[in-house]
Amino acid sequence: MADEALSAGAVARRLGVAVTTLRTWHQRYGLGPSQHVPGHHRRYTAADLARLETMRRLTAEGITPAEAARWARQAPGPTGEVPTNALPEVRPVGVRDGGGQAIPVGRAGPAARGLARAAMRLDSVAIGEAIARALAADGVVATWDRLLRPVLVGIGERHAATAGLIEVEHLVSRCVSEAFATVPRIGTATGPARILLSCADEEQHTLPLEALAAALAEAGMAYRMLGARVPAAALVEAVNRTGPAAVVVWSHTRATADPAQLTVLLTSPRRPLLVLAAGPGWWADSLPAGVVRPVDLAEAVSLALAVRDSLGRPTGD
Amino acid sequence: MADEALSAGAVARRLGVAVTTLRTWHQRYGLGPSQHVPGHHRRYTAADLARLETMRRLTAEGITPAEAARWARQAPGPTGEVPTNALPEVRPVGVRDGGGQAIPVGRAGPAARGLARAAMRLDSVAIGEAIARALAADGVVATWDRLLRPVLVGIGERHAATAGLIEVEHLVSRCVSEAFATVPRIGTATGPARILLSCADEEQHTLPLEALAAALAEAGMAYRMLGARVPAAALVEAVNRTGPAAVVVWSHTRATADPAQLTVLLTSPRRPLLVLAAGPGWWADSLPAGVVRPVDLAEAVSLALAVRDSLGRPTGD
DNA sequence: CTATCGACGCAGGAATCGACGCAACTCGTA
DNA sequence: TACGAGTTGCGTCGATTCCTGCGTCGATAG
Repeated sequence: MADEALSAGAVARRLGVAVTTLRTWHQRYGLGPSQHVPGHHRRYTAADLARLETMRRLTAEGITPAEAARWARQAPGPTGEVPTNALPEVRPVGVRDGGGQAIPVGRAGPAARGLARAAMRLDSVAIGEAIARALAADGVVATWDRLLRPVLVGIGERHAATAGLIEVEHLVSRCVSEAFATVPRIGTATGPARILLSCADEEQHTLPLEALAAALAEAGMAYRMLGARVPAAALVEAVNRTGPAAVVVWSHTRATADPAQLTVLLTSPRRPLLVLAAGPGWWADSLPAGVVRPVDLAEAVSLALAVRDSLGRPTGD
Repeated sequence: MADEALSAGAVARRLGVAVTTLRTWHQRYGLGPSQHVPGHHRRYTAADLARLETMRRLTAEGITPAEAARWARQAPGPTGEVPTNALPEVRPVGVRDGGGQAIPVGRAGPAARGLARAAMRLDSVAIGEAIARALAADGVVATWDRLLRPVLVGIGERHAATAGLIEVEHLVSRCVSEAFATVPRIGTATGPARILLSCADEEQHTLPLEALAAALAEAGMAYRMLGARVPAAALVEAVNRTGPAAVVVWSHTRATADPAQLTVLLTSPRRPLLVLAAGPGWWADSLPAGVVRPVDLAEAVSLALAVRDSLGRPTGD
């Protein structure tokens, strides 16, 4: 009665993989229904489903499918945590990896590969968990540089090449946003927000700015984040209203990188100490004097922290 | 009106199916008269008829009979007629409250006014705290309806009138996003994500969808959120890849509410059980048949939960 | 006598099966 | 740096299995 045997299609839908993949997993790794007569339909029991769930989770963590299958074949359930003793990157020499419908992440490591796999499956839970794990372990900057950016770039390349994968891109972006939003905030004890984060006019990409925001939060620094598509007038208005010490303006493509919106900041009545032109959109030599262009997230963070330390209360308060 | 018990033939004629089919539905899916002594004639009450009506409608829309029966066994109404008890558009006329540089929030209460004030100050900390407080105290739905929506609408009106306040709008949006993202998630114990949330093509407003997502998370329901600007092709692709039971498509303005993107969902090979056209963009009478249009957040949430309960394995069958 | 009952069977179609192949990514090697 | 070998997810194809609506039959309720 309770043991409603699930069909292959139902299981595939539940896991987020194709039906054919289930068949492949069965015949390649022996990961199928406990008993199955060849030629007949596969009927997955709850135990079988649990095994597959383990498989899904392990691959999402970047474990080679072959290896994950070996684990899943004996692991009891999805809740049975992986024996962490074996989790460290024990990559047996000579094990080829990769292939299939995948996002290229190059040598970005198993974590990136797992994230890419979860993304292809549109598995937001696994995506969120992977990012949260990385954030907790390595911090915002490292997670961004070594996990998130490679995967996002990979999706972008593939998207540009095949004109598909838009859903994947959106889903991952959202999960990244959510993960950044939950980066533990230090209390307000760190003083007022003296740094303003904003996208350039018409600029829609906020993720890098959110990474910066999360990194600042992680470092215990308060900030104001305006978000996407901020017109120059609105930015100036915000600066005049809040008088920040530093302003970061992100531009992703040259189309949104009008230097005028930086110039007007420098001439505003409450001129910020530091103006950062962040992002690949800015054209180095057309920037007005007095604007700093950080090359990566780490530099932006350290510049921001330097500004805080240079004018706030240094240590005690 | 009278609870005349209909005979099998009468019901069959009314539904347009054969009498034997009614018998089959009874013994195969348990979809028959509420009480029936074996050997005696079947007597269908009005409620039984309604159940069968649902069954007929769903199967006529291409849904697997087994799944349709599961849904019909608990859904009372033939059409998705949810008790649309109230939609009180109480518009307080001429309540002048706080002039000058303020956001009109109407009668939304002191909490909304406080939030509006913090927003005008670009004080993200205070904004975040206010939202978090409301979420913890009243839950997602109430916070959205009585706090966030009034304030956002107020900002929008003012923005439309004065062409300013863009920074305020962005900042508040971001804070709301962050707050929703930190709504406590129940673990994955609640099963796979069977509901897909997506914006319509070219639609940029995600906040209402995020509210829905947070409400679902609060209710312990898993979901997949695709985010803004999802082209119809990408949405169909995602549906085919993950086979959700329900899809919510949000459209804020009529410009993004092309009914074709709903139609294509209904004709997709892996047609979802329920398609929700959410948001004020959709034009009621141009929606394809089989699409349900929730009037507010609460209705969308309850519909989503109904779908989950209709196909999860609750207890016994 | 008529409509319905339970049981059984059948035909059409949807879902799945097994086999095969393809494309795409990684990694070792030249 | 380029290339070939290994891995892997998934699409496709013809055959098979399973689901589902309904007709039929002898018996029975109304």
